[in-house]
Amino acid sequence: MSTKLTKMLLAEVIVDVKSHETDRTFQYFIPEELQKRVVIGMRVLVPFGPRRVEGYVVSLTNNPETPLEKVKPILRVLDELPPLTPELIELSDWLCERYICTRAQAVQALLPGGMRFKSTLVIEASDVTPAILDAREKEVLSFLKNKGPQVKSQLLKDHPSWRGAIAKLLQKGAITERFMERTGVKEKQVAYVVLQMDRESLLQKLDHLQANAFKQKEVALWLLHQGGTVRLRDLLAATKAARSTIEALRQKGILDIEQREERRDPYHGRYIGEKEGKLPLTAAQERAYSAILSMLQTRQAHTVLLQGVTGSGKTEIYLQTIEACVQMGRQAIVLVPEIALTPQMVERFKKRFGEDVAVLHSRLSPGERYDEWRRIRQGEVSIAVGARSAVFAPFEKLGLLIIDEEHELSYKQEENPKYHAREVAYFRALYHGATVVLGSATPSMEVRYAAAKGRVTRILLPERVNRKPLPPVEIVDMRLELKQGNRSIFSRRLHEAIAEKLAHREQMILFLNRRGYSTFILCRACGYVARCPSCDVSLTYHYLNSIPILRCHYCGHSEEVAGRCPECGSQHIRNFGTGTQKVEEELLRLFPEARVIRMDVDTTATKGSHERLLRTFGAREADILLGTQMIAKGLDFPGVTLVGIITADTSLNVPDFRAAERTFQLLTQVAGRVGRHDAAGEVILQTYHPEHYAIQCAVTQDYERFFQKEIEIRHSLDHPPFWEMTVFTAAHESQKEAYRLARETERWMRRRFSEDPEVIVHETTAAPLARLHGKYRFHQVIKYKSYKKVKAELLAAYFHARAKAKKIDGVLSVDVNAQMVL
DNA sequence: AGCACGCCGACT
DNA sequence: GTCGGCGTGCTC
Repeated sequence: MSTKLTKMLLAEVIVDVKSHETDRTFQYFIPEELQKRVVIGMRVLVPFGPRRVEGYVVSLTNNPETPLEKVKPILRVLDELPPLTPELIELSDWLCERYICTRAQAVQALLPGGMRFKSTLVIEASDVTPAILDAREKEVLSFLKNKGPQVKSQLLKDHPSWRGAIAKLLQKGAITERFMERTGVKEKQVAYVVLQMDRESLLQKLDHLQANAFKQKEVALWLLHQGGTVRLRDLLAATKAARSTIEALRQKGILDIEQREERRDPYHGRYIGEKEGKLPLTAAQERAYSAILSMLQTRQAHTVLLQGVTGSGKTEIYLQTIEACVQMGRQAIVLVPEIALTPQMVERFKKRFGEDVAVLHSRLSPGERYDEWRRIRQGEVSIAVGARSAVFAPFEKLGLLIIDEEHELSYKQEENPKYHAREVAYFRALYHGATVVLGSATPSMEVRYAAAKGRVTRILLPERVNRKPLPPVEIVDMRLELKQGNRSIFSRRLHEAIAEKLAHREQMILFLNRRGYSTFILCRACGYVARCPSCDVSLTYHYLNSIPILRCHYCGHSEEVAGRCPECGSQHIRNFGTGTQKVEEELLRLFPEARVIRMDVDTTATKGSHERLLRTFGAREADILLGTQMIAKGLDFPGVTLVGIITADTSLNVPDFRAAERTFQLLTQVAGRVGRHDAAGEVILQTYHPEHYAIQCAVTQDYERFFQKEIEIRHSLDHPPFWEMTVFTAAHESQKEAYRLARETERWMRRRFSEDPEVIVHETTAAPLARLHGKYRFHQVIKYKSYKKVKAELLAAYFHARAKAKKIDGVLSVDVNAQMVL
């Protein structure tokens, strides 16, 4: 029947196989019974070669481009509601084009982690035992009979010699194959106890129970009292009933047990009923609010830079514009750096919007994250607050995308797809006609420059809501301290200030952007420095449960500390440089009465420890909060009157062109932790480079001066934002091979662009992290004015070099619009 | 990416 | 001869 053929619909499916060879759509039949459920954006299970894989339907067609005998049917539909909206499918295409990754990788980035469906082939012995089996076949068969079903690919990996025997046993029917399917996270099912009769008939029935069935009566009456439906778990806890009691009641038809779907709520209904109203706006806030509102109303894509110092009330503007957005029937996404997504922050949104907010961050379990995501997808909420990946929240009527602390580097993903959340936000804003609000006290060079060029509307919030001036920042030249004989970590000025605050029972924050005890250990006799055997970095001295060890901050390698130099045997081996552990030790030595909380990756590794430490400090159960950059953001403690910056130079000495920008931002942020309330505050900044413009501008809190100075340097050095930068990284166990791989991309790009004034092809150089995880690394940097112009060649160079890398067991990666070059 | 197939050297 | 190592090619 020709009508059937012309009517036949095929699904174009992206398969979840992250290889460039399979990075296209494959066509599948849609079986009759699935016709209604296979829609665009649906996740499906499809046969793929000898395997079964997850796939994503990106379009439907009745134009078969594949010989029909090759086309296989879709096996299963994996969701009720298609997880991908048409917009997200377009976005996935854009992600691969923009960041050079596979479509499978792009789609995976859009979906909440952990929902992946896996299907593995397992083999097991059947009940057929053929008469004739050779020795090998007998061995395999008895293995399977003893050990039960086995994953086929794993079994072949462990026993490659069994391949032939397994094939023969399958032929003879002595073993069978089947696919074992493993769903990722699922809807949480909770057992409920439901009363099956009304009050009258229950009481009647209970009268007729055996006289000794006390417990059954008690349970039934309790259930009645609770309204007839209760979680099984709660019932068991409240009545202390045994499962057998419940079962007896069920047998009698008095109650029944039902599985009901339940949402995991990471905040357990906290903050409900604690609704908080709008705060009054200052004149500056009001201006910002109405400017954003009028952009929202145009339903055209706009970008706003909301630039205001800490305490200038950006969050309140976010909250009120979100409210206006939601009232328009549209939805809002708020991105916050992972590190700043503290309970304080979440509380503010939950209290204002209650149940209308979904929160997405890395500390949620996969199940919680999936449920929060589904609340968004099913339209149950209008607001999503989260870290970077929340930019993909599957809203269908987006009005507002807010990126707080816009300058943070964590908005760039380091793995494929190496997207920047700001760029994704622009894409989505264009699609929906939405407004992007970028908030920062210290905007990134890119965004501030875009504002200067008129591509972004800049709105200034010039002063703090409480009109408190920014705290005075005092600079201490540590070179002078040394000259005058003070070799301590603390300058005399900072020492005095700490003592004074302790005496007045005031709190303080001490900042040092380096964890561990000391930076490196050095033999003063021969110059030996302990280095990581697989990374080209020196090992950091740590105390782990008061035992000294050396640790690599990049790969986690650790080793014992030698009492003598392993090179020359000298005992003059000492540690140099200062980390948070050493500062803590010094503090306790100099101020034995001080209560110190240290916060860094080492003390906040366990779940909940972050919050616990902050709560302790907030409750004034400690005097000093000492920490790395994780204490620089978002924290607001009214009792803090001193911020001490132990060394302002750590981030300045990083070999990256953003070092000055990072330093300025970090110092400005840390300084902003003080004096936000009634008590006057002060900031003491210790440095060996008091004359550096990043430090000078941070001291005077002069963003504009910093921007002018830095933009000049960026211009003269051909750095972003004047040029966009893409970095190829080649890694190989052999230094020579790593270099040669990186040279491949250089040669490729040179051949095409050596004459082009709008493209700079840099020479291949050793990466600042020249060795990592046992592999040598080389960078090759391309700079260009327009991505469109180089896109095709970047891709070609990447494929070319990657093919070579694959042959020699090397790794070649590409980072489009790279933010960091390490 | 996986997985199967097929070609070749090294053994019983 | 057969085993098992790896290169090659395909997946709707």
